[in-house]
Amino acid sequence: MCGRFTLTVDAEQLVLSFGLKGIPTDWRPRYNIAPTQPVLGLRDGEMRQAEWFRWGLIPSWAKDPAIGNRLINARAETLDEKPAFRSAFASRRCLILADGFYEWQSAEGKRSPSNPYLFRLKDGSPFALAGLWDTWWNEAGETVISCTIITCPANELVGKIHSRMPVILDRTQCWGWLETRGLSDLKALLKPYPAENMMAYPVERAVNNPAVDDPVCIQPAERG
DNA sequence: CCAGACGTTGTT
DNA sequence: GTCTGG
DNA sequence: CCAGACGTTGTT
DNA sequence: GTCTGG
Repeated sequence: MCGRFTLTVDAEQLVLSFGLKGIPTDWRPRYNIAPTQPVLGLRDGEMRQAEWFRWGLIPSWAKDPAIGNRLINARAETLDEKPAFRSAFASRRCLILADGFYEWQSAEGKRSPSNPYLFRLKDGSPFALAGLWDTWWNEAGETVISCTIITCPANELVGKIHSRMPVILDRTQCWGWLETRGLSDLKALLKPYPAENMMAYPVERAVNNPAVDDPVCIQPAERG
């Protein structure tokens, strides 16, 4: 699954890596991005303008926007069946920018805190996560653009810690997700990223607290 | 027909 | 909006 | 994902 | 235990 991630590179590197034509001026590196917070993403492969999305999908028909607190992930296997995701899968796909994500290993049979690990690409480069977005408006007519991150079965590396992982699209191949294509072609993109291109290490439990957004979150921990 | 949900994860 | 359950 | 709250009444 | 908020 994917319930926390990072985007620690500077704006210039991000623009170069993805060939971005624009990035929000209030962008800053993040070490502990949590659900309900703004995440940086792209909706249009031609415009390549990075913009903010609230993490947690609020479908346009929602009466209570709190539904978004629960729709932070969508299973790749059932995107075309679930009422909450079906229409977004067909016409509102997005890329969420990241350079690492956290997974927690629950402590065996104990009530101790879960142990976090950070997963990155071996070369440290940023990547895109496959996502869906929607627009919601409240009674006052104010809009919220929100998103969810798609998950798939874990690869051999992530699987040591957790059974699911986010769908990673590398920065040279991610644009296909935004193109108009048949749903079966799109679904074919939602595969576990090759384990041989990834690395992982345990990090301090400081990252457990969503209020801690600091380089300490990505520091290696002395732990199994 | 209307009312109510719309999700994932992990754990038991 | 659309589907499921009663 | 994890952390933290989980409630009402009345008074300041 | 379960829900909400970040």
